Amino acid sequence: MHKKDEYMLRDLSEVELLELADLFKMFADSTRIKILYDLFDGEKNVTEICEDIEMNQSAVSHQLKALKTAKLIRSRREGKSIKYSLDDDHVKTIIAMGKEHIEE
Amino acid sequence: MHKKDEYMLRDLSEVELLELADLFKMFADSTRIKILYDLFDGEKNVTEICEDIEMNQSAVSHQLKALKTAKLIRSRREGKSIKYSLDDDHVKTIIAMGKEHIEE
DNA sequence: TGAACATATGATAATATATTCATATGAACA
DNA sequence: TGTTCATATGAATATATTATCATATGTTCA
Repeated sequence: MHKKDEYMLRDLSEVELLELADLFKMFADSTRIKILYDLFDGEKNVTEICEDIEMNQSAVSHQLKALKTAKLIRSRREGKSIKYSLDDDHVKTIIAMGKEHIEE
Repeated sequence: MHKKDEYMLRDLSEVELLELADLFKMFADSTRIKILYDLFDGEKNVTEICEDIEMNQSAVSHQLKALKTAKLIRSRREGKSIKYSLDDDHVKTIIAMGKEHIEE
């Protein structure tokens, strides 16, 4: 059960476990889920996202940063605004799985 | 974008969004992920889980309760001990998806 | 260049969450 | 029945997280 004094559960190391938990934290907040789900439609800028999910700009920007750090979304500048989009196909799958679970 | 004054993002209601976030909260803590991952092997009692993940009994019991409330695990008594097991196939899929994401 | 717009960020306060400790509950068996 | 083993639970503390406010940064265009 151990490898070089580091906790390990089968093929999942302690580090990977923490990374997994951090990843799922991104889905563990309704504001962030709203943002991710909103981006299912495709690329949107911050203002659009704020309007869609009815949250203020600062809160949204903070969460966008968290999602970007987690590599779930990416951004690019277009003129004055910044366009955000999903950066990983797993996002849709993970949310879909969660949706199936709660619908049972 | 609205339905009877209730926030709605396409086919996902505000209530469902909160349920989704609550579900993913279960995966957003390394102790709980360890427990879930430990149960990939099959049914285990509390003492075994504590040993496997190297956490004290009280902490594990508290988290088992949370996971059970979320319907991710189930339990049955067998003599003096209580056996826990996964209660949903989505658990494995969700963790697998997360694992793929962090491995990229 | 400077005004207007879009987004990001730091600090703070409010809230939520996890672990620990002490103790309770419940089953088994001598 | 009462002692032991296994698990659950309540309270308290410590820590993490989120939204808000104020302000900073960066872009466009007159």
